[in-house]
Order: sequence, then structure tokens, then C-alpha cells
Amino acid sequence: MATSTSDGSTTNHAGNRVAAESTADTGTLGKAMAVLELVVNADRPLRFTDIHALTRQPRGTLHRHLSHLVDEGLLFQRADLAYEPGLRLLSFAHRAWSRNDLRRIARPHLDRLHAETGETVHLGVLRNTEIIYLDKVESRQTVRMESQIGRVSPAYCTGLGKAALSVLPPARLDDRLARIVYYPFTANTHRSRGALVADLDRIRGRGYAIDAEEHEVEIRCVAAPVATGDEAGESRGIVGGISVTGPAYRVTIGQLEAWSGLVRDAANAISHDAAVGLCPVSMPDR
Amino acid sequence: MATSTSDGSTTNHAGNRVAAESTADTGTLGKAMAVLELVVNADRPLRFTDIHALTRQPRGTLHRHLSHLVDEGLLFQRADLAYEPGLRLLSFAHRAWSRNDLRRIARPHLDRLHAETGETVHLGVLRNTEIIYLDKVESRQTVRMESQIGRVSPAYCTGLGKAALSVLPPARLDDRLARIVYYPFTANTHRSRGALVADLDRIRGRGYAIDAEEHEVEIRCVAAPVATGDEAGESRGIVGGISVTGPAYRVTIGQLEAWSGLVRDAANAISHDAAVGLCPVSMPDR
DNA sequence: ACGATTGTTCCGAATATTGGAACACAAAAC
DNA sequence: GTTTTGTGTTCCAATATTCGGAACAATCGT
Repeated sequence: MATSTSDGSTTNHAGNRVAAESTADTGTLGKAMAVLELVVNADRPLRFTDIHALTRQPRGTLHRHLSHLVDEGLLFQRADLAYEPGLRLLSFAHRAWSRNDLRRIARPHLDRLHAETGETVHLGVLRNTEIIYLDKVESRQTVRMESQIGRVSPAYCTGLGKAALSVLPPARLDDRLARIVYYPFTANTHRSRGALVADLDRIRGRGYAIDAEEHEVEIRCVAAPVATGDEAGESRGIVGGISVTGPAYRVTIGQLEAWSGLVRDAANAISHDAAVGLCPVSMPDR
Repeated sequence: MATSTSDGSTTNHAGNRVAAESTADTGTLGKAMAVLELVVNADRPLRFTDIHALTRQPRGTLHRHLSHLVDEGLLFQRADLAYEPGLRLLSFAHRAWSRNDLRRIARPHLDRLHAETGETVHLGVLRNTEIIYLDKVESRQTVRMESQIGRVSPAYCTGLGKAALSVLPPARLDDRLARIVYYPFTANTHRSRGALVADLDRIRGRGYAIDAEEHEVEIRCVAAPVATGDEAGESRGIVGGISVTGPAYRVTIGQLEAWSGLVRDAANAISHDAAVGLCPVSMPDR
């Protein structure tokens, strides 16, 4: 009785989202979030019938879900009855981002890494099989900064993602690997679990990952893992990474390898600062 | 059922923020969102007992809610069992923000207004009794840009908020006014509904609003309303505004009034562009 | 070691959700 | 003008979920 709808994929670019939250039985909340995600992930406002076709839920049920989401401010219904993401999502995220300890702790290290390399520096964290970008330091502010914060990319074909995966304990890694769909973004994208695992083994040995135009052509990066919590995220804890990214015409693989030490050192420093900055009993009041 | 105001046998007599979304009966989703908002709005990670004390929900119920929120990625549970905002909120907001039509349409007008005045320019939209900041153009990038996006401020004591309130149709305005709590942020903050309504009448007559250090001392701004949808947001439609903000030592009230024409013109231009850019039947495919 | 606090699980009772069907309403087709 | 199709909304009995008190387990403080 899982809300399968395994079919009906209407041009959802990497439509692996349907069973993303999969096994977790989160009851009514999970069903509402599935509808929310569908609307938010769409690239245009969706009308009732569009959503109905995508979810194949009964009309009455779907209508109630949408009404509740609109009432809560998570969705907004336009004058033409189409649904689009609600503004309350922004206020939630503002607080989530501005309060984030890892971002605050990492910031000076990102700045230093950017000063040393002159290229764009990213901070990202792993969530399921995706990397969520938490912060960015850019050479020139040609592209607007915020346009990247909160963006998600597949883990298996990005430097950040591979670095983060490489420090997952085996049991957790297997879970994630089982859910990956190997979509060939470029000629260099890993196309199988075997190729990815071999790459992860290399990354684990060297302590850094290289993305050689595996997600976007003409874009290369070198990344190193960051982990909070106890040993490499054995129990609860955040796993992520930092990276230095640049255009292929300016940044060779050799250049990336020359930077790998700096990236690894910065990543280790962030992990260390996070370990002493987040974990200890820091409950002032009470 | 009608509002369950006094029904709550849990005796929330303190009733600080429990009824934030108030009357809307959104069932299970609403209860989950209330818990989520509580944790996200806190200024530090909250433990189970903290949340239990604030909500006075039965422990079993609360525990299930929190578990579901964590499973959905809306909350994150740290190693010390404390809850903090989840990363999925960021990815939701990224899509909500980057897809937003009003922001895209307004951007060139904000840039122009900034070039004309040299001061910080904001775009915000009204949600209930609060203004949510959608975009910002800053003089110097001393403060990080994203730190403002998604931030919320009370409508009754900000230029943006008052401008937006001034164009609400009477029925909707009354609803909002009834929910405002007049907290005295500064010596100039409106302290009663009467004072606010009088100000709104002036604003409606002039077409622009002035915030004379009513929310933060040493900060003044001039704002004008933006409205999408049909006549001034009569039915469904977004109501918001744009503003020019500056420090009191540099920006006098007279200076703000001198800028009022520019701000009003820019706001009207945005409303116009939005009317032709969002409303018409713009469904290419299908 | 002991008691007190905190966090988790369990299960009958209460309640929200489910989903099919009927109902308005509009737009297109006849 | 009338019918037909399509879209969005409301209704209600059957059902699955949530509710919440209480028992249980784990942790902390002394």
C-alpha cells in the first residue's frame, strides 16, 4: 500500500524522487510531504489535474491534502488555481540556515581556502543520496550567491558527494548505494555501482575526491570529506564535505591534485572545530 | 467544527504562540507543523523535555510527531538527542525562491532603484501579519546577502509591512488587524490598532509608507505597495512591497520623502509587469 | 547504589483520513 | 441554445491513523 505510482513519470528529469523517502512510514505527514515535494520540484505551477495525474490519488483525498498544505502556507494557490511553493518555506529555511552551526564553523576555513586557490569553494552535506549545498565562496559575484544555497545534486557524480559517501560506515553506505540511479549526465559519469565503489575506494585511500566533469561538462572539482559526531559518523552525525571548483579550461586535473592537500587540511580542520564546537555539553542556562 | 479555542483540555492558558496558524483546521498536518515551527523558531536546539514543556502535548503523541518530522528530514536529531531544523527545509526553499516569478520580475526594478538612491532596496511579501523578505540589493556587501532572504518581520512596524497592509481590501485587513500584537520595539512603534489604522489611511492617500525607526532604532525606510492578481488583491493574489532603507544618520525623513516618487513608480512598474507576466494564460505545453 | 529525570514503547479508545460518488461550475462541442 | 466534456469541490460511511495514559527502559545526578 505504499504510495507507489511507480509509473506515470512525466518528464521528471531524474524521477527517482517518488520512492525517495521510501521505507519510512511517516503516516499522514509523509503523504502530505510527498504531495508538497511533487509541487515544489515541478518546474512550473501545477494545476489540480496535473497533480492528480502524477499521484493517482483519489480526487477527494488529494484535494484535502492540497487544501491543508495551502492553509499551512507550504503551498500557494494562484488566481488561476495553479499551485506553487509557499512562502512559509522561505522563512523556515532562513532560520534553518542562519542557525546552522556547521556553516558558521566552516565559514573562515572556506574563506581561507578560497584565498589560497582563487576558485569557488563549496560546503555541502549529504542527505540520502544527494548533496545539499550549505554555503559558497565565489571568485566574482557574477552569479548571485543565494542561487546555490539549498540546491541539491546527486552524490554519486559530484566531488562533494563522493567525498561524503567515502566516509560513511559500510552499513550505511550500502543503504545509500542501493538507492542510487545512475543517470549519465556526461560522458564521464559513473554508470554502475561497481565503478562508483572503485572510485570510493580510491577516494578513501587518498582522502580526497575528484570530479572530472562527471556532473557538468567543463566543470571540475576536488573535494574532501567533513564529518561530525563520533567516528566518521558511525551513529548520529552529519557527513558532508568541502570542494574547490573551477572551469575545465582553467583548472586541470593536475591543478586539482596540487590543491588536494589544502582541501583535505581545511576539511579536517572543520571536522575538528565541529567536534569541539558542537558536541560538548553547551547548555548554558537551566 | 468551528474553532476549538477553549476546547483544548490541555489548558494552554499561557497560550503564547500555540495558535499561531490559528483557526485553520489542518488536521494532523497542522499539528506536525506547529511542532516544527516551535523547534525552528527556537534559538537553540531543543531537547524532548523542552518541547514537551512548551507544547504540553502527551509524551507519546509528541514523540511520534518528532519521529515523523525527523524521518521526513524536516528536523534533525543531533547526537545529544536535541532537535534542530532539518536540511530538507533548505532544499524546499531553494526551489521556492529560485522559481519565484515576482522576485524575477522585480529584480531589474530593484537594481534601478538602488542605482538611483544608493541605499539598500528590499522586496517583501505579506503573509498573515508578517513581511517575508524575498530579495535585497545592498550598497556594499558587508552583510552577507542571503542572511536576509526568508527573514520575517512584523508588518505593523515596518515600511514594507505597512505599505502592504494599506492595499488590502477592508475585509481582509480587518482579519489581519485583529491578530496583531503591538509589541513596542522602539519609542516610535505603533502601540495600538488606532494608531496603525490612522497611519494606514495616510499611507493609502499618499501611496507610500515611512518607517521612522519604528522597528529598529537608527533605521528608517520608505516603502510602496506591490500587488498582483486582480484589483489590489481582492481575491487570490500576492500583496507586498518594495522599500529603500538606510541608517538614520545618513537618511532623513525629508530624504525619504524625496525618494517616495521613485519608490512608488518602481512599485507600480513591478505590479504592472507582474500583471502581464504572471496572469495571462501562459501554459506553453499541453 | 539509589532515586529522579528523561526518553521510548505499547495498546484500547477516539478521531482524522480515505476514496468513491454526487454535486456545482465552466468551457468547449454540437 | 443545448448538450457534452472537463475541472474543481463537497459529502459521508468504512477504515486506518492518531491520541494519550501508563508501563517500560535508559540515563543522569548525587
